Amino acid sequence: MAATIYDVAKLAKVGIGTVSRAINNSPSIKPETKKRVERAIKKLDYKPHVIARGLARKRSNTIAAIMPFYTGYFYHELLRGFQNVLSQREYDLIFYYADGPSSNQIYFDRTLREKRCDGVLAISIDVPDDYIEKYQKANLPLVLVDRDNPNIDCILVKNSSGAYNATTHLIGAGHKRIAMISGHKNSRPGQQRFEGFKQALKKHGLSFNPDYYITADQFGSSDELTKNDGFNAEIGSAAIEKLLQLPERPTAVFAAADILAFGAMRALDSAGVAIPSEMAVIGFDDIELASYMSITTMQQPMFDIGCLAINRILEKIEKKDTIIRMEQLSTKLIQRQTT
Amino acid sequence: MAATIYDVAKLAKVGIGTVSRAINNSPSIKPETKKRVERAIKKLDYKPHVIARGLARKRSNTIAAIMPFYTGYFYHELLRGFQNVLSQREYDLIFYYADGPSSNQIYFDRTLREKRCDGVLAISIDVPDDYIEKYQKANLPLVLVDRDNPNIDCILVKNSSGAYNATTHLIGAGHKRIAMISGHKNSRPGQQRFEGFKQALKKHGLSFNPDYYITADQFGSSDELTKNDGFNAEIGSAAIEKLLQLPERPTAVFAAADILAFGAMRALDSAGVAIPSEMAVIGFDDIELASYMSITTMQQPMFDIGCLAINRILEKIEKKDTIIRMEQLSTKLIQRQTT
DNA sequence: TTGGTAACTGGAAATGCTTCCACAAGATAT
DNA sequence: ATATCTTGTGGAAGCATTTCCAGTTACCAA
Repeated sequence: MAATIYDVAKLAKVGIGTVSRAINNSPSIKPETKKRVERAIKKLDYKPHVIARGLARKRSNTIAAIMPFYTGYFYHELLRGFQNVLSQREYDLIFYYADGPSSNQIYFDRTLREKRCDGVLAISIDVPDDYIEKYQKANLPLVLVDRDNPNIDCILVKNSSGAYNATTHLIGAGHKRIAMISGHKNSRPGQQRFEGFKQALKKHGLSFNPDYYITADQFGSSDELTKNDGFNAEIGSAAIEKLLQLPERPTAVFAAADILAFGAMRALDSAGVAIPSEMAVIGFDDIELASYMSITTMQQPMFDIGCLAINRILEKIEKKDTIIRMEQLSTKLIQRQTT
Repeated sequence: MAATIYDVAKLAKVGIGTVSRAINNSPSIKPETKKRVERAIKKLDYKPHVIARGLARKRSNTIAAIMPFYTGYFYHELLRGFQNVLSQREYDLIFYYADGPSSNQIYFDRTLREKRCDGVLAISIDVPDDYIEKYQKANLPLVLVDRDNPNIDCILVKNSSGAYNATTHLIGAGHKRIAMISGHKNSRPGQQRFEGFKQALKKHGLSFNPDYYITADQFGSSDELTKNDGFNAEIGSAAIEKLLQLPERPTAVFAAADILAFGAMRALDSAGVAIPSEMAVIGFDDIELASYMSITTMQQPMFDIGCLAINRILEKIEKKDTIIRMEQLSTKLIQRQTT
């Protein structure tokens, strides 16, 4: 059986309270007593039982992340960011795979009621307003990542200005007929990117042509076409096919995600349309695939977002910071071969 | 404050033991009493405090996964497998990002001593023998995924036979001069795939030419070249450059990972070598990129591996099964455009 | 000496469960 | 009517900590 605080106390000939003070470096302990306790700890190879500690402290030192697991690189970098901060703190990360609204709800309830975690990160998923309220009532810190909501802390990229810059980049290259491809219309990031797209057109005196705005909901509802909220390669391809049938083709496409851009490029290749000379393509995200395929794109600083998100939630947990804050990071244009 | 078992007991006018029996569906409780308790639970919106429960049961209902986070799809599917099983059981998944031998050790120690989890999954990392022993002594179930070790449970793909089949596929297409590209020599899966490769050559009366076996350690030691144990696109490209300089070029390449195959294809493209007519390429893993790039490959059934791994560790935790077992799954040839 | 204070220390109580033991009530056998 | 099971039930003890309160020392000033 593993040693407990009592064993340490007995060996060091002190009370259990003193052992506790030693391991939690409390200021009110004599340095030599602390030394003695530490020797006993080493001798017994004692390590505090985190669960018992959690019960006594009413804190679990655990953060829950509820997230889907779409594209690799995006989340890879995000997790690297999490771990980068977490590894120096005594916190663990519990991981819930968000598989759609109903499974999300299960996890919202679970985190709210089981008291297993001290804070929750909701990543790339929409949290319904009633749950936001529940989190607030339960006093359980919640931080949104890659989504925004005025009633709660969020950390995300400047979708609108990123899209604005992407579009401006195309306009700067001389394009006048620019299309946009996006996932489902109800995706918040998609909407925000669409806003930025329209603003850029307007700003440069180009009119918005509804035929040049293709979203996933304009197609079927097969699994292939609806997965990832319509942000997938199939939709990218389907969108291009539609655009190529237009009497007056666009000369450039802004894809609201790299994976859409990739699908678009595949369709352009099979149609024999040269990239970028006949059709320029710009993506969004900078996933691994984008660098492999040399896609020009707007990069999201996922690693930084990961660090910020964890730091923010730790602040809320440890400093009981109740201010609601939204942090927005800028995207960066990564110019490659498709524009 | 959230309701406790005492509140429920009071409302239902029963003892706390009875409430406990109700929530743990013990057989020794009268159905009508159980009903009454359940009504009280619903009324109070009571949910057991998992940490307190963990302390009392000496079980945390948590599984720790220690894993690197290389390629997206591979781990995506694995996690889907985990979650697929876990979602129907009341277990949580804690997640440790393995960032190299020293960080791995930290997490081995942590899981061993903190009693935070009931079992550990070590994924795609080597566990030193002394730690294997420690896990056994501590009676903490450990299952290896994507690695093998005779002293502990492992779940992995038949690397050797997969490589054998991949090579046989190339031989069947008429190739006589077949090269193999792999990551670092000390990678176990790499070694096993090399074995399968050699066996296939031998079986079909082809001799093994050492010039046709390129591994990551034959190149520099920059970050780019050594990342992921040498299983990366840069090594794939470098290997092809080396092979193309040979007086007698191979006509086909077996890459020990899709990402190597991808790098190889990039180098072949820039050298103007046609695929597959001048050089056939086959990969291993079937990551997302492989389907995007139409790479012929040996598919690893990652989803199944994920399910099996969780099931195995739950068996060890719940049934105290101490038998050591290795489960090996077959790979499947996915024929695409590169052979 | 004595009194007062500051610096430490011991250990009971509390955390919210599970489990076990004792016991009550009812059913069955004698 | 009595003895013996069976089935449920209440609640104390235990899980391994933290925290708080009541001491105990040691030291210094009066």
